[in-house]
Amino acid sequence: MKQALKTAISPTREEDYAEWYQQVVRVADLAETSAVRGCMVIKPWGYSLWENIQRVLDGMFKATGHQNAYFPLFIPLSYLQKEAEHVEGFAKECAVVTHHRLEAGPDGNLVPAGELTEPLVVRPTSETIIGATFAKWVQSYRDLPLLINQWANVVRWEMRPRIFLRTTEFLWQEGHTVHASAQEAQEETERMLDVYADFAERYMAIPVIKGEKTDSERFPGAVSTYCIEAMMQDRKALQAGTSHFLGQNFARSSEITFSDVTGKEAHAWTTSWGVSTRLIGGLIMTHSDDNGLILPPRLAPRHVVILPMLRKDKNRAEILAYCKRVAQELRGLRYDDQPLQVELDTRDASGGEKVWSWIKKGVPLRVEIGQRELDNDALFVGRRDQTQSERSSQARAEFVQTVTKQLDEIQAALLERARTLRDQYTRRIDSKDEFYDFFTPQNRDKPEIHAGFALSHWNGQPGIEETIKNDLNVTIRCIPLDAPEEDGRCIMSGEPSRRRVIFAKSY
RNA sequence: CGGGGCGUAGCGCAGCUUGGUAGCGCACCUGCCUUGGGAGCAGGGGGUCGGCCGUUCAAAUCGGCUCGCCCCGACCA
Repeated sequence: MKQALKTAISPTREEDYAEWYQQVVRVADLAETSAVRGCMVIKPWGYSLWENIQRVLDGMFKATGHQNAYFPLFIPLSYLQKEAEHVEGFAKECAVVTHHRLEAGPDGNLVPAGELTEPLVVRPTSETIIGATFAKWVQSYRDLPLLINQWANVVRWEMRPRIFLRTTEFLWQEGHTVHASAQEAQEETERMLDVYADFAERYMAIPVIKGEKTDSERFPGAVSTYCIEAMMQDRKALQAGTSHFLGQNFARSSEITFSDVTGKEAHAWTTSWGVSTRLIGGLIMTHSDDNGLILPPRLAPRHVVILPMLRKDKNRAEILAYCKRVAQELRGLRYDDQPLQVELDTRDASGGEKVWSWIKKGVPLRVEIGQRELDNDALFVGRRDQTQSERSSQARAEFVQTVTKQLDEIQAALLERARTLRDQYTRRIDSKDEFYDFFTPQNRDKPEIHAGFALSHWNGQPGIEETIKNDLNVTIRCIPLDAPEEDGRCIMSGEPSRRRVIFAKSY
């Protein structure tokens, strides 16, 4: 008999966090790398997770008055150039289309031909082309606010891809809105940040900190950038979503103007905001353990998997019939306003093999059904947020009655667990020595699990940020919005400060 | 794009130092037997050893170039 593995994933998080992450992606069947550098294939299990994220967010966008539309993949080069800061920020990572045809070359291989008069940039983000379109749509204050979202793919030619976290092509949504006043645009920016934070906590079970970015981390072309920041299990920060107040910058470069109530022509105020497939990376790194993925029930493609434990010589048919009956009963239920998703795993594999495959894929509830359950009209239930030894027998009727409550409990437990971890590794630090000590790796040769978040005072000077980044590879993740003002002194300069900011290593 | 590491079957690896034409475990296929913590037995399929060029009678093995992946940076969602 094969020896039982200690953990399904090897190496463990502690042993090699980066490798563990890739293993989870692979064994959970979420995605794989492709023939194209930096681009991933999202497999059905991973894509259905994305579909659930889309469904929920899309509902939240609609509920806040937004409509979906779709804009071109290609952006004329001249559009991108219109906003100086914007082009500077993205120029280094643009894929550029220069030809529109292939012809056989002298050696028979195809070569690009038909050079374009103006190169097209594959969108890294769509502010410029959407701005040009909005300029035509907006004439009067009566056309405002204009609240649009698009689900799309974008391309950013990153130097260091990491599956889900930083791929060359990624899927996202980008909201783009136009308003008649700065205040309205500012309110929209904050509203959508709230939507993201709400989604992260209530659906992804990821506790996040809402904050504003410093100048050095601001979106190119924005007046101000807001973000939600989460702590991963290696205690690095992950920016999970951003919302930008663009002021009149893009309205000026795209000439989005309107006649106000008095008939006066004015530039509009715009916002943009987005989350991407990076969220899936964040989900993995927040909840998963050394046995694989753990999915929050509200986003899980399957809520319950039923695993028949069959013996050849005994009541196979009866056990299977019982399994089907349970599946049918469960499928009649609803969870979180959606049909409860139930999988009956009838694969011809051993019980252990089936159980572990679903553990690795992160399904919240596993129901094992064999002769004992059939005899007692019961189910043997395992929760993915608990260990295998914590499984328990439950009466069938009781399980059916309480399954949604059990899913809610798992959802809440995951959020609580993540919040506890984050709080445990968040420290208020008031001296430079302690700060440097905090962020200096314990094991210089292999720094994998990091220190966490430091809440410290900062004098607002970019020079200090840069020094800290150069010394420790630590940056200001955000200036928290909810933090109370307090008197303190910058840990580096000793100058007075009114507010703590979050320092951390980040993805 | 800089520094380091690694490319041998789907996954994980050995073989390379000392050249002789490829192996192991898991996975996969068939049969039997099994299925409640990742089963067993028997048989079987699958690799131009990342690619190109060179050295050689002969290259997974030696040399050069190149591509890709991973880690640490810089850049970034």
